[in-house]
Amino acid sequence: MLIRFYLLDVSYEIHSGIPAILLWAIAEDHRRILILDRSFRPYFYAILEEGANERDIVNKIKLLSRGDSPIVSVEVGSRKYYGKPVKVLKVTTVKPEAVREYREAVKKIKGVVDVVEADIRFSMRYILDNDTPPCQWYEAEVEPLEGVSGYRVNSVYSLVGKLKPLKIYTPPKIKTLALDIEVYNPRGSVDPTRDPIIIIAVATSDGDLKLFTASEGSPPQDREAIKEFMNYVLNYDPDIVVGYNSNRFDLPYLVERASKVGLLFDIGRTRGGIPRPSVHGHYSIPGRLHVDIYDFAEEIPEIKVKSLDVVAEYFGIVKRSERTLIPGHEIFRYWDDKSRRPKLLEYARDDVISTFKLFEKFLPFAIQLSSLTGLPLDQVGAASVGYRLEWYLMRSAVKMGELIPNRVEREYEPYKGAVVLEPRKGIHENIAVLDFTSMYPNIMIKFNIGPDTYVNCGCGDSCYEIPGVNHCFRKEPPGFYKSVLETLIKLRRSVREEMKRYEPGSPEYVILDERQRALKILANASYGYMGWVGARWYFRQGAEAVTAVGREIIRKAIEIAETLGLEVIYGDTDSLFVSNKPEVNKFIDEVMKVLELEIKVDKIYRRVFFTEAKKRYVGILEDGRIDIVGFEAVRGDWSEIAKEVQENVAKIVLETGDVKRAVDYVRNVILELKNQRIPVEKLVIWKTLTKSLDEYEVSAPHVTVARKMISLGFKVEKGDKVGYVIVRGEGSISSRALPYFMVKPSEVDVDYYTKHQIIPAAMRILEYFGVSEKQLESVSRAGKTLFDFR
DNA sequence: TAACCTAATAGTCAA
DNA sequence: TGTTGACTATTAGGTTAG
Repeated sequence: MLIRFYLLDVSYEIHSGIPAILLWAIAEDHRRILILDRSFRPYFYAILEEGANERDIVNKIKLLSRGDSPIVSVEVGSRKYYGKPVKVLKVTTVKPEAVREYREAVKKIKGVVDVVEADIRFSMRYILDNDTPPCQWYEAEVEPLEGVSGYRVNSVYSLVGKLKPLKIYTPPKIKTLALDIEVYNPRGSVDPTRDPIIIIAVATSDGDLKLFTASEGSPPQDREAIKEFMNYVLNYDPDIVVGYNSNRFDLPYLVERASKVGLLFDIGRTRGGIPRPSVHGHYSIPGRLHVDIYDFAEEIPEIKVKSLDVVAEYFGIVKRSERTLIPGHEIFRYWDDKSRRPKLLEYARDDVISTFKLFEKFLPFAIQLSSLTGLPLDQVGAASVGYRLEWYLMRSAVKMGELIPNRVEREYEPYKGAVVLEPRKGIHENIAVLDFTSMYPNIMIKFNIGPDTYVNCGCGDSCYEIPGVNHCFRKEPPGFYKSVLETLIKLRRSVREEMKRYEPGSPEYVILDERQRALKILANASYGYMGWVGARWYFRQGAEAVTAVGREIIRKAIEIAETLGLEVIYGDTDSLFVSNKPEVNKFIDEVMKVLELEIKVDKIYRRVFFTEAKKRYVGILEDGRIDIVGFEAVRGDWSEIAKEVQENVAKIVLETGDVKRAVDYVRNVILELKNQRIPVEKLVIWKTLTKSLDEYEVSAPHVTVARKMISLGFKVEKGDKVGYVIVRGEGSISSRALPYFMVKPSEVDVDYYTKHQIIPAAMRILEYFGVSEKQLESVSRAGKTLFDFR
């Protein structure tokens, strides 16, 4: 029978010694189905030396066959390796684990140059070979499998033919369950072998909202709550389970906690299959997709502190001022105090609603990323930018008959990057910012840059010579990177074309918009990927060539601008700031003609201000908005008050030119600070712990604070943001830094915040106008009133 | 011993 | 677990004036 279905996930199991691919899907009629494909076998390639005796090597390989996973075939074939045609032997066995052993043995055979594609997970191998990424509709011939037990699905089938992709963009109705747990934490940090779960909050795509709570006791008893929750999950049977930071916390905690109270946390679609750690730091539930929204939040640089409430507010889901918030370390108190317990329940409910709504925001993009990269929806979020692109490249390679290079350990070699021009300091009126569109990907295409096109220089007209570095690339035929990038651009263009057929805001429009965005993100990651030592297609000379061409292009563009009488104020990598005169249009045309690259006006400043520093400027845009770049005001590691002061100073100076007013404003803030009128929250400084605590060589404030927090029983680890406030006292700044939630207004070191936060932030801009630090701090003399310095 | 200098460490942002 | 360039604060350890 022929069925149509939406593919959710691909996994595999071994059934009586033979691998079975499991295709988890939603059928057109909404049944949850599982399709088994028992015909697929693991394999790898041996690349043969030129002129090697194939027969001889085939026989030698066959002789290696042993045990319960014999070598079932050795086939001679042709592939390309870095663009060059090669003879390969495709060595097929039975069990995926056997690939590694055979690889080592085959590598040693004389006449075998290398062994490739032995390091690809079996289920991903299936997706690559059959071109069947998840999050797409397919049609396939299947046969019902009767009497198969052990799977919690409506029907199990056996695949007869191949999967045929369908051109349907809209996903089916997917059942989603969001969860959020609260743990009893009287000791600060929590431990599943000791601390019970007090609330499990659940929200589903069918609008159900439920709280499972622990029973009374000291400590509270959570066995029944966990059991009820498990039953709820099995009964609701979600396709997707969503959490916030659930890879690192909720899911592992639930599993361990359940086991501690004597329950098997069996909530998957295979019986007895409990959630377990998987690739890319992801925690997987058999047969369901577990999506951690935190992974997506992490990619938004605008959000500095990534707590759920802040992220939800950023996306306009729920304002922090309009929801219940409870400090994490006080959760147990809210539980113990019955009068405050309803607040805690409200808090958990708000969290799970935010989690669910954030998931709805991210889902369309995640779906597109999954169908492009082939990574299942639950892994695609956890995978880094480099791995996402790599899976796209691997899919492309298979389609092109290119062998996938091995992942190898390499030594890191630095190379020169982009140029940044010395800014002309001061205020400039009416400035246009011109940007080359997708400069690096376009350079890679234009100069056919890649490992497979790299040639010795001195090849004349047949190759491109890269200026400044001794690298050359042949012009024809197009290399791997060029082919892939051109495909990405072509696909994106066609998606954008198709978007025009739909009403903005319609489901189809949103889907296509997310797809074009995913395509752009993949293309833009290509240069960084090529320069990443961990990449399969790593090529330092290529990355070096790309930046070299970039530098040359900017140099030439400056020349063109100056010839046309346009003053260049500043430039960074692929942008130029020039006076916004009619000649700008001529400049754009000339750049296109001479450099054959597109350049566009990105923004226009009515007024823009530079100090002598690079990568820092502030301007007023055409619509009157203040745009701050690079300065403290847009950094996450400065106190809110310093950022606010700097932004307002910039605003006053740019809008009115009234420096005196700006000075008065700063003095007033300093006065308010001294009078304890600035709330402590505005004084918190957040910094990331970028390594584990014992790796630090100096005791920076956030490091000492992290140590203090740990000794108080909190859990602080690598990757966490630590918020601290500097208090009065003796000694170094570090020794006077305290966790922000422990600081009373009276303890704040007002002097530190004046001298090291507010004044430096304000001076960054005011210095240029001849203001001295003394002018700003003169108020500090013995707490006089406002009138004493006016 | 306080004041001052400098290299190294660390974090974050621009592109 | 995508790249290099750039800026800045703080620590840690020294030197120097007095």
